[in-house]
Amino acid sequence: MANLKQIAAELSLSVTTVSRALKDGPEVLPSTIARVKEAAKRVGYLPNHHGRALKTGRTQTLTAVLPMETRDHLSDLLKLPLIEGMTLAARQAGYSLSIYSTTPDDDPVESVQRQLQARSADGLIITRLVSADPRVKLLLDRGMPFVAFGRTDLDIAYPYVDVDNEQIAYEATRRLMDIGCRRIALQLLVPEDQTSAMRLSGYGRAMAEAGIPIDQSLIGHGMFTMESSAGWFDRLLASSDPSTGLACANELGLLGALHALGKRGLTPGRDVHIVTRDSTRLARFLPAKIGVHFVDMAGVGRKLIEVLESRIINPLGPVETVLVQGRFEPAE
Amino acid sequence: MANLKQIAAELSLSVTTVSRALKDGPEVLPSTIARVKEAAKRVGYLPNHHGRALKTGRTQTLTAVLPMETRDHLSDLLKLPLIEGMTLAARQAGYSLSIYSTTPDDDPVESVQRQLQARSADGLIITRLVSADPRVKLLLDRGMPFVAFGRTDLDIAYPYVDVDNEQIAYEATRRLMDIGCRRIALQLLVPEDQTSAMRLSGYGRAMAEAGIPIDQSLIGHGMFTMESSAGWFDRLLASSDPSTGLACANELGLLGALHALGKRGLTPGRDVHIVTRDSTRLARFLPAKIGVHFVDMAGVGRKLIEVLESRIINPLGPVETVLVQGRFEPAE
DNA sequence: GTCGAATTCGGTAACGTTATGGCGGTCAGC
DNA sequence: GCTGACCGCCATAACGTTACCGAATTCGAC
Repeated sequence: MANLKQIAAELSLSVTTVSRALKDGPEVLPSTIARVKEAAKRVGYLPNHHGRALKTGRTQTLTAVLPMETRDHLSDLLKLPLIEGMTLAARQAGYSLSIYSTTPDDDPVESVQRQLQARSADGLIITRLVSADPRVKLLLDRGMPFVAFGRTDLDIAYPYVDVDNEQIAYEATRRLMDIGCRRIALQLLVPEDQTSAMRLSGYGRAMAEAGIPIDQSLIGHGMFTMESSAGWFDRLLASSDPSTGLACANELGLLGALHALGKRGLTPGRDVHIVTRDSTRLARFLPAKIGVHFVDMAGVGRKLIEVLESRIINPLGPVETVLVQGRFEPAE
Repeated sequence: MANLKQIAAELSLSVTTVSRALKDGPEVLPSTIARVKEAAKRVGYLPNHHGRALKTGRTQTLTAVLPMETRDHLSDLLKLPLIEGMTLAARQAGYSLSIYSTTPDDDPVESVQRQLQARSADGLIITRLVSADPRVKLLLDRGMPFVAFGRTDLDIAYPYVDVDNEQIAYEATRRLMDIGCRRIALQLLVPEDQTSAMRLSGYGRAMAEAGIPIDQSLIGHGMFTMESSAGWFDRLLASSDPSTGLACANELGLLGALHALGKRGLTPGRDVHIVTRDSTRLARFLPAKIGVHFVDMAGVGRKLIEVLESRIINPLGPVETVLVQGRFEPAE
């Protein structure tokens, strides 16, 4: 309801002066600024978002392109603290966060293109990067400020925030070795995902340091559902030389593994040692001894907004990249 | 980049005609419409959101005001499928969904007031209603289209979508009775929450039907963290006359109860029968026999958008209210 | 006393869109 | 052949904001 024109009329000022006064323009008398601000507060003035956006070209909104699992909501557990972190940080920075959900049917590149054409956001957050992700080049070419959650293997500098999956997998493997495990199983997610490559690399590094040859049968791919994790680990336990240590990909993989253990009457922390990634504290809530790499996803969300904001403010500035570490919390 | 003016210049038409042609205006020659649409497609035209919003007053965005738990992300598990359902349904209806996160420090009424003044959304989704929620009256008075997730005890008609917690608690209690339980424990969340009142009512109805007097010591309040749930249930199990059946409030309460059981070496489904609400399928992933009331939160999210949309289209139409049922899935 | 600079404000135009009134031209009806 | 209706299109204005240029006043400096 309330707009600049009303305030201007009430104070017998021009719309221009009111506009300037509200942003502490140096060309306005301090006493006038005070009068304008008082009147604005009294009538409950809030700037019209669209008028400003139309004029300045800036919208004060950020859009996060998030793939949604329509089948299995549990697999995206870590997305909730991520959303929380992003929304709160965005609000604090004066932006509103819009969530653009994509289904598995949606083409990721087309989704980004739509956002580009609609130009309704000042910046974009893209997630789940794949190898040689075409979206990175597209956004760089168009000059659209963005930040990626995750990395890709392109020879271009671009801003990203990622979890140091290599180091986490390395530490998890080392941890299991320290307890005495030698046959250590590793869960990986989608093969083409960069995350899995990183985890495999960290696992390999630890194994090489200990001089243990890698047994491909101990490495499980596609562990992104409870069922696949349970089935895979059950087969592993049934083999002639089962594993004594397991590094889980996430909470879901952990639940599957526990399921397989329970079926055979085995106890985690005694028969098999388990280390997992956890962002929701789910592992801590389970009645089982499990080592946890806690990854602060809300912090990742805040970092994403922070990097994106500095990108918007200074598009030609240095490209920021952030690598978030996990914090290990032993089983007991 | 591309706007109406460019298309108009290219085709030697007026901006008005181009605008009308793109929405199949009856005053435009069909052949002209075809020419305009072809040109629009060729240059990749997408209407400028803010220009349109400024002119029409409609923004094509919906805002969901969501409280975020900054301490304990797991307690909000069910919010993820809710967000998924809302974002996808909003996108399909031609709206974009903006998420306005509030912290426990934020005043809920002030948050809504801000949204009202900013008038950057065509409709609002409010959640976690309290008794005599002042936001309902505020939004009705201001004529802002909205829909509530949850109910309040006001004598005003307003659009809402809610889970039938009364019926779910009733069925859960009945179910436990059918198995043979008589001392049935009930978990409740925040006392002032309408959800808890409903659950208590359903529980009481089932107990009354069976002629079992209600033992207040079996009713646990404030079960919104794993720790409180575990502590409460542990004390219950330690009492001289422990409960043999438990109706959990949600996934988190379930995890706490399982924790307490595990500590005492008791087995769910044998020593104590458990029924819980579940929207994430977490209970199904646990290696324990647990009866589940599945509540389709993604469906709730879609319904919310649906109701809100019809509210926006026809603000004076009948007030829609939706009560979503749970689907019971027995332990085995 | 004059001039230039600084200070403080106002008017105008523009961002991209749509609503509105109007303007030629065609065509049927009498 | 004239009137009126209608068709297809255009020009203008407006939504609320800000950028830009200009205007009026004051003040110090020479």
